[in-house]
Amino acid sequence: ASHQEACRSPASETSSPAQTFDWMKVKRNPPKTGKVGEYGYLGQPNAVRTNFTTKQLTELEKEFHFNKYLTRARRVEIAASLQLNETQVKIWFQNRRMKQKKREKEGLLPISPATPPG
Amino acid sequence: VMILRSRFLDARRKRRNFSKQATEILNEYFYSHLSNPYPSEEAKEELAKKCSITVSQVSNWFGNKRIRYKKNIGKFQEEANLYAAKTAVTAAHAVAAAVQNNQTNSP
DNA sequence: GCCCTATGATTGATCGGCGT
DNA sequence: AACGCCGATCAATCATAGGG
Repeated sequence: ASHQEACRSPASETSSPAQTFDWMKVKRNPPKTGKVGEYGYLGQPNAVRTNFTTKQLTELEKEFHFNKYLTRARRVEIAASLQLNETQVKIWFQNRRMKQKKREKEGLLPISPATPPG
Repeated sequence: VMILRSRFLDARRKRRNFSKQATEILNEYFYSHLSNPYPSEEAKEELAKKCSITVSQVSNWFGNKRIRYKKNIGKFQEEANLYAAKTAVTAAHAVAAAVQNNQTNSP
């Protein structure tokens, strides 16, 4: 992700900002993580964000503390014990790692060089 | 709903609106790059510095802005015109300065 | 105070790219 | 060719701030 500079229009028609660019049309495919064991149908009524229960999150968090990365075998176990599919467990760990990284990164500079409103 | 709110206790949600000045800077960038409002990591760092917020906050701001903008373009039309005009004025000032530097140099 | 909209943050899941 | 990971992003939602 760097520079693109697609158009070179100095005097572009800025009079109509209502233009629809590609990024405005981007649509994500619906999650394929729909509950499969409902009506034999695959993701239509449930095709949306899964809400993890506190219990599931607690277990995942516990496991994460133990291992930042999962082995195939461990993933299968966790998924089964938490009633989630392997993909969801995999993705959760992926997101969790990113979250961890983000926190470490920010929890390293917040040392406000100056306390403006405080 | 009743699924408990673990996030409930997250004080992190104690958000503070950004300063008017910061929002001004972010919007100026957004509307002047409306064809591709995806600032690079470097640009984000620069914006973060100018706005006195973190890079993550800049990312959040653009993420929210893009989604909300495209979900209801009409609602932002006014704002878009406002910043487009502002950009035009800035450009005009630049031109004016150039002109002045080129002719008003000998009163 | 209450209601409704604006807005920053969180997060399950997707997209594209890369390495194995 | 297939799979996992990363980094960025999407999209829906949460909870609060702000205006009326």
